Amino acid sequence: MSSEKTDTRTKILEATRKLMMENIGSGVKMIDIAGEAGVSRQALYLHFDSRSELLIAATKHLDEKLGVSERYSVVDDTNSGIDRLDALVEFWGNYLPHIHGIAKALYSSRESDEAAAAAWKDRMDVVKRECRNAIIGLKKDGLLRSEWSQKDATEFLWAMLSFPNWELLRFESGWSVKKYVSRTQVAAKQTFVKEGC
Amino acid sequence: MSSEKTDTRTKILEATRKLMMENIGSGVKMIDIAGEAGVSRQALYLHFDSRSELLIAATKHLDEKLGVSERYSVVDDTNSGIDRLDALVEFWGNYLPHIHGIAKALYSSRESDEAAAAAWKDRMDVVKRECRNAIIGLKKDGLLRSEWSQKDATEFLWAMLSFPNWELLRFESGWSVKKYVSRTQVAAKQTFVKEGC
DNA sequence: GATTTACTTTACACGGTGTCAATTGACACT
DNA sequence: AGTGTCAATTGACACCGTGTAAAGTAAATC
Repeated sequence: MSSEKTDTRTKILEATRKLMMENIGSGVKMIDIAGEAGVSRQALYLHFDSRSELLIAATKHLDEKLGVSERYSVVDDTNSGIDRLDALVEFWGNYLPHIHGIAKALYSSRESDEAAAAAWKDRMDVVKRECRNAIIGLKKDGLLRSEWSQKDATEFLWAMLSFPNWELLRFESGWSVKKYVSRTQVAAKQTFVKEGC
Repeated sequence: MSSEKTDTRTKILEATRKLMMENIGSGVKMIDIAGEAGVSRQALYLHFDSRSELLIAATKHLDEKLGVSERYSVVDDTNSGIDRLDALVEFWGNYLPHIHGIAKALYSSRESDEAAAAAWKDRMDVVKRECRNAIIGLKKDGLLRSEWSQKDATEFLWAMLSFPNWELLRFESGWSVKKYVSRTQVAAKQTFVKEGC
């Protein structure tokens, strides 16, 4: 049982990640991935049933590589609702660039592929849960604005943090990651947090 | 010069609109459109160079049919910045359902097609301009929060009103149009408008 | 030495877009 | 009637990318 984690499957996943990040998800073909991995196109189908299966596997692989759960602890280690909200936005804003390409590919495939749609939904549900936790934190502190129900606030925050929204600000409007984080933090607080007089 | 506006081109555009709205943009093929228009698939290419050309033309055609510019006057007829912001959100929230299918198709094609991307950008620039006007209105009234520059506020508002954002709230979270409008109005005002003590 | 495992090579089916050439039918002009 | 032309039809085909299938090869394992 050697530490041979450079097996073909891993090489394919790495190639997928690399190409997806370089080309920001769009137009990456199976044959390109095979080429990058130094393997035949058919070998891809020995390891993954379909393009979207590969995409999904690559997403998981990337998460593991990045150590998402550890990174996420900064959000869970907060004390107040406001801190949690800030930490969530900061985590998310800094995390998205690392998964941009592969996320975009998954997001696009979603339309035409049920498996991709399900995988995307899974990921987004995780984010939504964290939005809910942040809003619950605010509510516990008595700081959630009276205009917002917990549910509505969760869903609206979730939309604010959505992938297309981030992409729009980041690339159409040319915002830096730092700017995205700080502006979104400000907006989220202004929207959801009660204002002291 | 009879009022024969039921020429083939128009029939094709109408068929496109109908199918796109029914199937919410995805999976509508050229052959389906041809069938719906009662015309051969090849006839489509006599009138439009490509699928995305057809999409773009259908978008314009739909705008004319809906009389967008007239409908929009309600926004321009406002006096205060806040009213303008509210009116913009309301207009947009009620307008999007009418163009949902065709907008989605255009939005999706955007990834792989330059012409579609340009057409989409055109439309979005119009929205952005209106966001800018609303923010300028606020600023003139001295009500734009000091945390926001005019540019940043414009871009963030634009993102709040983006198509994917609307789609997310409307269909993933199941919000009604009315709810989308009222919640977005609230959020936009809380985010951008100075709060009286 | 035989079998198994992982991968390669070649070939092909399928679906959807876009192209091309030959044909038809209706209308207009003289 | 004859000619031209315009709009649309028919049928065939090329191109691309995904996914399938079958036969072959080379190294590892028993």
